[in-house]
Amino acid sequence: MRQFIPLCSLADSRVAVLGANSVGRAKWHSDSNAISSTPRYLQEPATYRKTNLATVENHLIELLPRKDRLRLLAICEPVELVLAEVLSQPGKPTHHVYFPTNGFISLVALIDGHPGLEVGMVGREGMVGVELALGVVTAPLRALVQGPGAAWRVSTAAFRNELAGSAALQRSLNRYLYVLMAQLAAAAACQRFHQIGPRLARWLLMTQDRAHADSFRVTHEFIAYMLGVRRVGVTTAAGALQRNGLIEYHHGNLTVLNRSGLEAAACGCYATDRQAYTTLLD
Amino acid sequence: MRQFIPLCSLADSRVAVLGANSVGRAKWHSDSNAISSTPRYLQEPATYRKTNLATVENHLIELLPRKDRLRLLAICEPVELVLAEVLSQPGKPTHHVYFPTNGFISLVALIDGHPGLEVGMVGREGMVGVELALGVVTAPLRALVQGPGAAWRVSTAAFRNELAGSAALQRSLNRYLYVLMAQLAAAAACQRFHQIGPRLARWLLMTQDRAHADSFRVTHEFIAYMLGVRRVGVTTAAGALQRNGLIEYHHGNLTVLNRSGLEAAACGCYATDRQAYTTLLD
DNA sequence: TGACGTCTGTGCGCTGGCGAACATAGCCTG
DNA sequence: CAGGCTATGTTCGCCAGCGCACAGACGTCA
Repeated sequence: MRQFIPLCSLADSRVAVLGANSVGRAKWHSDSNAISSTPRYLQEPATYRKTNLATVENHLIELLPRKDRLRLLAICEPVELVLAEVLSQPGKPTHHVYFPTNGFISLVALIDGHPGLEVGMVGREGMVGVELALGVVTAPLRALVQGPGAAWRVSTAAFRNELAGSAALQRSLNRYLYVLMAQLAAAAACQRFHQIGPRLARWLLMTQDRAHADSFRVTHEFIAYMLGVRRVGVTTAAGALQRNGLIEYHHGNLTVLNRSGLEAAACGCYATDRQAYTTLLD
Repeated sequence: MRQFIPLCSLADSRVAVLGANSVGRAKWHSDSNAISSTPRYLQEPATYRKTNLATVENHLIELLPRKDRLRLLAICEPVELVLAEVLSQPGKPTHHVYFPTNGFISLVALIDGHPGLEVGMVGREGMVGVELALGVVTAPLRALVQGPGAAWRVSTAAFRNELAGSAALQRSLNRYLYVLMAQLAAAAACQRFHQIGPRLARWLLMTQDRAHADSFRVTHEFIAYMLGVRRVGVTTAAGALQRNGLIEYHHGNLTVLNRSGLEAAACGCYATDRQAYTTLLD
């Protein structure tokens, strides 16, 4: 439960601010060798083609014209994304926006007293806090660090200021907003029509994409929270995937063994989602 | 099934263009006295306070400063919204945007071969085709006329042109986009955690709000399609509401008898949604 | 090494919603 | 007014996922 408890209690929302040279490596769980064993740059050409700007490593920033990019980076500070950290809460003001570089984040919808449901994922291809691009400073969703790593952080004031002066940034965020909206709508439908097995496979693929590794730390309990199902349901489905040799896991450490097999097991939403990102975010 | 079939076949996407004086009254099903028996303006002060601009009757337009509003209206043409008409299809280019005045529209997410799931509703408070505000000309969802009536229509080219020149319009649409995103996220969670009964009650309230009437034409079959459940499930849930004296229906004609009772029966998502509209769209 | 906490596996009985099928009743049209 | 279509009501078997509970396996730390 170490991972799980902080997700529900909105406790420690601390962010470790690092020197620029320490960006890109999480300390949390660094005792485990799970993270970033095999970077998948080559396997995912569409997504990682542009990583020549190695110091930036966030697609939204990379795609900006040089001038705008440098101006934005000038107001960015590198921060560590700590596992289970909560970057935003629905209804609360947005204090910072985040452009993940290595870590990734789950967007969770909360209603009533219900446990929550993941409706989107943000990795290197996106950002947390896009609502500022719509002129709204209230976060609509809970943003939860699911993969530890690093991000560029900008204060709300500085970001709004920069946004006002950069048409390229506006265009970029607008595209991203569109993709995010499509993802939200798809989440609802996927949720409704697809069973746990395919949804689990999809989730694992999405996570793998954003973790840039075949292995990552995650428990059945946590996945259940994200998918909005019982832990037991995940155990059953994951067991089936493991028996088929698609994945392997031990005590919160999960490895994807057969990616294409997993893609076959996943619901079509994975491909759709992927498609949306590649076509719209160049 | 008269209502239902055209929803699935993407057939007749015709739009009747009317003279300005015929705006505001649907011909379809005008044989029935179901529509607009008791306008609810007084019961919903928050939503209809601003209806002094009776010729406009779309909140997004009404809230624009006079100059921008007139410029936008100059490129609008009045059209009739015909029941079951499909205004947009996912993946297809957006040819027009619509600002409903009397009618209203369901936004439906489609995946795989599945029947579809309503993820949002657009009435007088919103518009169809907001994706243009994000610089994207591809519709993300199916937009389906659910309540016949009228709307202002603008061609994509003219609208983009106007948008580029009107900061007020941009601001307005951005706000609306935010609300829509919140609605999409909520749809996913509601879908997951709430049972048919409360969801049905919520849906009826949302429909009633946008129909501006206590009675409207709708079948169990259609509701089932919107909620993503079986028709039988709706029949059961609706039967319960009817036995409790909250609603009444005969052959596709449904009447809300006890609105506050229905609000009590609905899931909290209704209130949340409503809240979002009133706080963000002034 | 032992004890404790975490993670995973397995077993109940239960139920909300599914799929299919059929029955009735109102409306519309010829 | 008869026939056909549409809308609603009801039933039956079925199953995915639920809630609960408990047991074993692994890791960590004193």
